[in-house]
Amino acid sequence: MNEELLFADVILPLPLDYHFTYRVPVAFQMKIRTGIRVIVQFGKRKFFSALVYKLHQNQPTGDFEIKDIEAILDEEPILGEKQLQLWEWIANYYCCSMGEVFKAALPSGLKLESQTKISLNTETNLPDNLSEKENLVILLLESRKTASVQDLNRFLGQQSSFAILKLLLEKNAVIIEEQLRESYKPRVVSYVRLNQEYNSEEKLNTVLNSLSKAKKQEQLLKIFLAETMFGDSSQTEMSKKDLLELADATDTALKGLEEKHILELFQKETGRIERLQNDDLLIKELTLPQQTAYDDILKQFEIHQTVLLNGVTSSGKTEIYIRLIEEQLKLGKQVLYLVPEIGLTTQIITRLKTAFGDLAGIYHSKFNDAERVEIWFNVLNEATGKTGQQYKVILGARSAIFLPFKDLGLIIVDEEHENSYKQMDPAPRYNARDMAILMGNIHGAKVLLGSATPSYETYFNARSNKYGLVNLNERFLGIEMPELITGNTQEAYKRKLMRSVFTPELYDEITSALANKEQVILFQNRRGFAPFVQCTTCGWIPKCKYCDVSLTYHKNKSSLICHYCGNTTSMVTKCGECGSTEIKTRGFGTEKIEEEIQLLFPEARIARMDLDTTRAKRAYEQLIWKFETGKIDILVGTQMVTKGLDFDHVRVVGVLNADNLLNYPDFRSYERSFQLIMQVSGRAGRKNNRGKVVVQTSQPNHPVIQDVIANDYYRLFSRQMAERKMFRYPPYYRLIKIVVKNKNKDRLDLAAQHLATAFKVHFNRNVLGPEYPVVGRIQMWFQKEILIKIPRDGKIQEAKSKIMEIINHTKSQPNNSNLIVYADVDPM
DNA sequence: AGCACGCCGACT
DNA sequence: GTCGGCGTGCTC
Repeated sequence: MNEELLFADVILPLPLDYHFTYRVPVAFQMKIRTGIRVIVQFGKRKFFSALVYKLHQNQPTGDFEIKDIEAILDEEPILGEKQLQLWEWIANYYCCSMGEVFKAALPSGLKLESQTKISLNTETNLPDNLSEKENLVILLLESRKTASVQDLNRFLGQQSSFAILKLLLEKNAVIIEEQLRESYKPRVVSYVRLNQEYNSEEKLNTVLNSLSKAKKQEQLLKIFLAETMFGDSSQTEMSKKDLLELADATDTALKGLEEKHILELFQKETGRIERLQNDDLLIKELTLPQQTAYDDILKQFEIHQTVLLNGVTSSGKTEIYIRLIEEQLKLGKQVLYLVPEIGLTTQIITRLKTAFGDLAGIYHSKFNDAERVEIWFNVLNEATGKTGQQYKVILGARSAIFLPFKDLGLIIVDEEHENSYKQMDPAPRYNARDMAILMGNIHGAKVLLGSATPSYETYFNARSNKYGLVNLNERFLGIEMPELITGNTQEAYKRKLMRSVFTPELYDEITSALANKEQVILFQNRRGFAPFVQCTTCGWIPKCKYCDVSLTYHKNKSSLICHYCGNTTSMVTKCGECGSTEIKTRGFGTEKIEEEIQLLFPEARIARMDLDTTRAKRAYEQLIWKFETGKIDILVGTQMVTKGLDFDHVRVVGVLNADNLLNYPDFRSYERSFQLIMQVSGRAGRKNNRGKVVVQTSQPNHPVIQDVIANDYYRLFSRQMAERKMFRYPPYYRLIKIVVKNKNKDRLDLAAQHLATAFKVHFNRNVLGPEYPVVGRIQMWFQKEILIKIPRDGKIQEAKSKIMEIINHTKSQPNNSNLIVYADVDPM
């Protein structure tokens, strides 16, 4: 091999479809590997950390200068072959660049872009052979600890300081560090273990006898032994802190034992993520229905890679997952446990930690970066076989699919129907549930999808035997399914029976629940006080300046807020058209309901759970805790109250307005309405008292409402399937949504029309639109959508290339440079 | 995505 | 006369 000639194709964190090739300087040729990060110059002045994608010796041809790789950031690859395989697949399937996947996949601490932090190397003395400029840099760093490349550029008054930086690096005077690794110091904890020499009972007895004079030491050792090998746990070590606490001993006693070489102290790295003790790991016994389902799942896994566990709410799916995870851990495999963003509640985390202790890690986009990088390396090192405490089970939201797993045995996707598995914006617009199934293929792992109300795509696949199907229809501890009734709002209005926003049916249920000291959950899919306000004289409605939506009235802030861009103005007192002061609120949101209940039930303790009340850091947990411990009688909330909370004392659930769910203009609106109402209903029901759900609607005879009342998932499913087949929607067809945005309405209209016309040449009647979405303008950007239905005939790749070709062609047209066009594959 | 380059209007 | 607006093209 000619050592002089080595090139690296790298992935840059940019939405560019092409590869960029850099020369690998001889000095780096031994170190460079696929999957490590390097620093490269891109364009005239920008530096990026890029990922080495492919190494080869083919000199690129073309009229451009091939730049050198500037620096190498990692000694070991930060991900494996399987991750790159996933990235390629995502870029291809979801029509985006590898760079965009790169951006989404790595925690921000691992992608520095030009944010590289430079600081003085404090571990060595300053070399004395520094040039003037180098000394200047040192001076700067001494005065401010860290600087970025841009800081250096500014300070030295030159375009690129990289050459100087390189020299300083070679002289060991500075460290460029991902800010993070530098600031990240592993937490160490002192542990105690028995000296190897005393590994037999006989020897231990001798030792214990010899300690008869040192009472404290004897006591300490006895406790240690009871907690480890002689206790029922198989541990051989325990933390110093725990031991001293348990034995009520001091450092001196332990030191004595250490000096006699009976016990040994050692340091152990530990995660900084909060965790429970390993002492009482708890795997609960499965109930009979759970056990049957568990056995069934194992049986199905023999023939299917993917299995759907269709289990009603409160059937204890989590316990089944835990057993399956345990099984995988015994085989030495890794497990990924995906939950929807909002489902990552303390309840699940605690349960997993009680079952698996330190083996379980949590990965979540809202964790701070140090924690995310810590988990990343933890999973990675486990894969490369380094020592240290390792997570075998990762509980995470959708981005956890990107972690550098090497040997996954099982992927669980809980609440698989949740749309937060789909990333909407920015690219890659991937669905983590679907990617989990793909990962199952890559890793040879089993995939378990769990839901009480599966998405129709999944259920269709299960019915058609593509996935295994396991049903679990019994609720935990024999709790009955709640009884569902409707409250007819239209009739109640007519007969003047409405009590504020409550039908007599719901009002009576709340009254009786409160009388019996039972809890109530009220669900309304709108936050704020009123979705809009209106002038009673001329009908004027205040709208957002930047978006095409009415402004929502928030009473306790006394303001009008746009729920799309957040723009806030104070509440109007005078009509903007006619000057009248007769402004009325219209419709109702959670805030208004909260106020109305307080008036109707002044004794009740009421709380509201929506985006506005859970913004503070631990507000969500606190609300849940207050509700669980009975400090709240009535909880009013949006979607949030429908997710994964297992409350024990809820007797009544009220859906305040099912109409606005049903009337949403989307082919999935019935499926969603059913799911949503079923999810909230699942919150109702306690051990000895059957729960009750009141669904308020103006159309109680609506077929979907009837299916909800009958709790007939399948009836609605099969009717919807017939419709979807007829109108060529998923799961029979694939959808690709083309979104076009521009600040200029006329240009947008023109471009969207052009696009649609071009698409129609290839896909003719399978092209819908262009049309304005529900909100046609957000933050001054007008947008239109085109929907393309693609038959499932295996020619999807061809169709996508055609679509991307048309998009790229349209973008390259004159005057279209600031047009945004993207494809959303499998939109939700 | 950024960012430099280049070509036309209202300003110290 | 120039500053700065956006529209266009390029990045190994």
